[in-house]
Amino acid sequence: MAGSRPLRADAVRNRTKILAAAREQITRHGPDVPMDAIAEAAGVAVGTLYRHFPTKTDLVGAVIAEHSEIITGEIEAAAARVGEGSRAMAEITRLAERTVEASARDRSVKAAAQTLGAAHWTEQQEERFRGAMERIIAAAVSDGDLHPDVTVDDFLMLILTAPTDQEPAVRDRWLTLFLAGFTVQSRERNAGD
Amino acid sequence: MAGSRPLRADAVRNRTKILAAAREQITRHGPDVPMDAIAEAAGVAVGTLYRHFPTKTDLVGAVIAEHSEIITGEIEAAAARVGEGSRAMAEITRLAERTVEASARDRSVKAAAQTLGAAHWTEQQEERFRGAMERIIAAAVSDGDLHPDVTVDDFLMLILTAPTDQEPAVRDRWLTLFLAGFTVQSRERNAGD
Amino acid sequence: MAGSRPLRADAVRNRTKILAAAREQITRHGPDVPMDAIAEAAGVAVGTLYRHFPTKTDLVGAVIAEHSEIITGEIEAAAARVGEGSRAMAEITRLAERTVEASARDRSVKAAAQTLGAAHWTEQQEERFRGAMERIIAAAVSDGDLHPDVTVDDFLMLILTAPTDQEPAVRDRWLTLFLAGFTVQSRERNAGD
Amino acid sequence: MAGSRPLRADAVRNRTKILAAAREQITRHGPDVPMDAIAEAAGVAVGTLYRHFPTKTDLVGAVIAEHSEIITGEIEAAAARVGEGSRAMAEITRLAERTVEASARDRSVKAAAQTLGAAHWTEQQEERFRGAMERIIAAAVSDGDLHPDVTVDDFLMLILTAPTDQEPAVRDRWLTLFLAGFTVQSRERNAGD
DNA sequence: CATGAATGAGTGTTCATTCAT
DNA sequence: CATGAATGAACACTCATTCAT
Repeated sequence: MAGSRPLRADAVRNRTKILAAAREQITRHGPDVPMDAIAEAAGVAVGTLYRHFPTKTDLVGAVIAEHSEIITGEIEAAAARVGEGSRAMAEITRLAERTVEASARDRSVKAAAQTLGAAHWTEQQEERFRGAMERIIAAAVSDGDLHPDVTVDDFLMLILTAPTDQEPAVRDRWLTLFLAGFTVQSRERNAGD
Repeated sequence: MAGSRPLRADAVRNRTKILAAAREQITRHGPDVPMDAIAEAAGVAVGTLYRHFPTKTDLVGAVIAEHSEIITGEIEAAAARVGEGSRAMAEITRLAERTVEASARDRSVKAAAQTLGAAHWTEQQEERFRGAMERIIAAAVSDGDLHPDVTVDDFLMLILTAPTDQEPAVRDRWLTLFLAGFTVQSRERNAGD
Repeated sequence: MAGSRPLRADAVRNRTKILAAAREQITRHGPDVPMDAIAEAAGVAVGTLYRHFPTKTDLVGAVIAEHSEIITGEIEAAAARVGEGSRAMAEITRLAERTVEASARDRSVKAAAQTLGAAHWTEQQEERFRGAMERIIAAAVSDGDLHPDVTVDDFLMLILTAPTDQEPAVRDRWLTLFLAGFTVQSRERNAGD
Repeated sequence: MAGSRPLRADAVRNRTKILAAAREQITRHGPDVPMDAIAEAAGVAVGTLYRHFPTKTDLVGAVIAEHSEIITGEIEAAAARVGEGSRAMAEITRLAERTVEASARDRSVKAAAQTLGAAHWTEQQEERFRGAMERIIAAAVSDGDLHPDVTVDDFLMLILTAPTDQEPAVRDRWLTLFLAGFTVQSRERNAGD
């Protein structure tokens, strides 16, 4: 049940090293790190980078994919816990915290992705992400903990706009403000005019 | 006692043309527009760019400064209106909308600033911004429309994290969610655990 | 007294596949096709290419050799037919047509050979080529169909300079003009001065 | 009545140096000389090459254009001489000799042009070339020195297929054979079968 | 003071060749 | 003996910045 090709042991090792180096270099030096720098950090020649990832965009995309995979996994796990009786709203809050945390760690990678036009999610991942998230949201709404208008896209927005380049305290404050909207939505918007 | 140097009329004209061209080119083609492209769009030679702005970073910084100046001006105007009796919360809402709108228009410029490490605000501007905003916030709190914990930094966060690269509808939804936190803050945060 | 080494059946098969793939790839994509592309087209790994042909130049040389072998074979056949009574001049004309035709088909391979400095003929081939051609020429001259000054090198020149990258009609016109010189040579050359 | 832009004195000097260096380097080292090598030979930085010629193809094209210009000029001069009474066929012969000679000198440049897909003639040049050549041909035909079927394209073919990479003696022999076709065309083609 | 030609280090990417598996 | 991963020197081209005109 393995992938399409077995892939040699050393090739796998290199792929891992490259991804790690890419993540680290992009994080440390921003979206414009030369491929040469990533190669050197990975301890391989540039050609090897290009054998594994035909394009810089592809490499950055792969790093992003790893990141997205972790987030997707966590959401699925949360959905499972909700299915077993955990309170949905608590899971949402925790999810938001962890997700923002993870995004903060990889903020430069996201910047690189934006610069290069690499996709953040594969279609498959988005599907899994949406499925799990919908179940959690439905549960929280039926618990009366979540405003019924809240959608998966709102959560996606949360992930994408979190101030990942700020201090933890700032991020936390941001989360507090944003999550408030998930419970009560300002009925007074535009009201004062 | 005017500016440090008289600055000839045509020099002023050039400066203005350059700033306008820079804003337009960066907006149209992203943060990586060559200086040559900006020069051509401005109808001057590159050398002239470098006479006015010693560095690309300086030029982008100046463009950002213009943008920030407009925002700062609007906030000061809103503060003045509040002083004259306008309801503070309504001003905050309108301010948020206009600010996000303006940021959306200049999002590429912000990206350029980030890429180049140019500052978003001068100290002076931040001071004026904070002063005016504090007055508005205080009024809204005393009106009972705003949660007493809300600070100027919260508003700054709003400006900086708005999803400026999304469709207007998305930005609007985002604003609704975020502004909710300004009124009621989730007391239940972490409660479900 | 067979070849220097028995050469296993599958090795022969590989060699053939490689040569075919090389010819096709070079023809299709020009002289600069990567070795990898040839390897893939041949259904083998690059390493196998290098086992059979230590250098790209060697591979291209081998393809050219095949081509030259066909031409050499045709000339020998024509010489044989002349020996059996066929009119020599008719054979020369037909030979010219077929040779130019064949060269047109493999023009990219010739270009590749030039680019890489690969030889067009082996010494052995040239010897066979010259021998047969001399017999045909001698016959045509003694028939009174061919100008007595015509040499094997003239025919070689015909092969090498034919406009192989042009349309068939152009090639045909070219052949007509060039073959005229084989019969009558401009006595007036320089005469008008 | 100068060109569209005056172009600074030093820029003109550089353009000339670059063209000369390009011609020499391509001749010496073949069509694949790196731009860096040409730059170094010209005593300028690569950037300067690209300021004058946006593309390697453009540079090679410019070298070719110079070459074509010389040939075009010679043909026009010959046409003028014919108009003044010089015998047309003699001019054709001399033209063929000089043209092939010139092509031989710049053979590598032609190869480079082919490799890069650069055009050999500008439309304007081709028009001038064709006009002048037609006049010469018409005169030679009416003199009874040239076969009436000969066209400008035949002469173009002569230029393009001359064995420019061969020794002078070979080129001369080639020319003799080819020009024969201009006078008498083999009526016997295919006759012997 | 403006011009725009020149600079040259740097970028992503390719590809002939080698060699561990 | 085949495989295909790894190598690394090249290459065409870009662009912020400098400086002669």
